[in-house]
Amino acid sequence: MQIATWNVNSLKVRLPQVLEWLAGRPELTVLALQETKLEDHAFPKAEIEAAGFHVAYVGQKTYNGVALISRAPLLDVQYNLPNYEDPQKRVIAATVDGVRVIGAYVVNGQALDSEKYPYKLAWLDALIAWVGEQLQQHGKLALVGDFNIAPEDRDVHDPAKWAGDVLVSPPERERFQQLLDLGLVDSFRLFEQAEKSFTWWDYRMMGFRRNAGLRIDHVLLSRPLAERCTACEVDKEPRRVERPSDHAPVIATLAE
DNA sequence: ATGGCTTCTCGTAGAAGA
Repeated sequence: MQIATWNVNSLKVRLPQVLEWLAGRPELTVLALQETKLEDHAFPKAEIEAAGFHVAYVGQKTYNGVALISRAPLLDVQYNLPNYEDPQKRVIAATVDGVRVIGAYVVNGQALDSEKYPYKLAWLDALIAWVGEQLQQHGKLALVGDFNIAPEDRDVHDPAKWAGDVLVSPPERERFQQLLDLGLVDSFRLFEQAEKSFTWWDYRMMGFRRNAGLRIDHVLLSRPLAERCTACEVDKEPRRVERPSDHAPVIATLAE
């Protein structure tokens, strides 16, 4: 089984890239998307199903929007956080091959002095509480998505430059740690990885070419799944193509 | 250097992303 996450920064623009990427990865079971930026009536359900996938989605215009694309049926689909009233569409969950897969697009926060920052922290608190409940019901659980948190300085191309900024602030990192404390494992760090491994690179200033990036997209696994995890990789190829998303996909492989 | 790119909108400039 393989579980992946990819912030596509507009599915309208990136759908051909997503379908091509999936076609090249026949072993992939389920892909969580973030920033689809599409209302449900405009979601390309027919195209994705015609390509042979199951799909679930919840979105809005311009911002946010999440989806799950799967080769196995999506059961017990949950839309949005049940414990946080929020017009923004940031969470979708389903059970896939017996695994509870939660796809999340965590609030960016914009800046520490922005009103979006306390929203980010409160939203994360609700996520932590809900995922804790989900873990009691589902031993096999994967929390994946764009967390908008670089957990450690090694996940940041230039920690000094980012110090005191959103995505690396201690309150955000504490909440990431609280997710781990629920019993989740950052699958990427189960394995030896190249130094300066990132999942997002700024469109500006040739960020990708300079590898000026952050590792903010994650696949967190409950312990029973972490024990089965044999690999976790960032696929940088989709970041090299014409008109790419600014994020690359992250893929975790689980042995049967 | 408070920018730099890319996306979106009851659009053609401004907001937001990270």
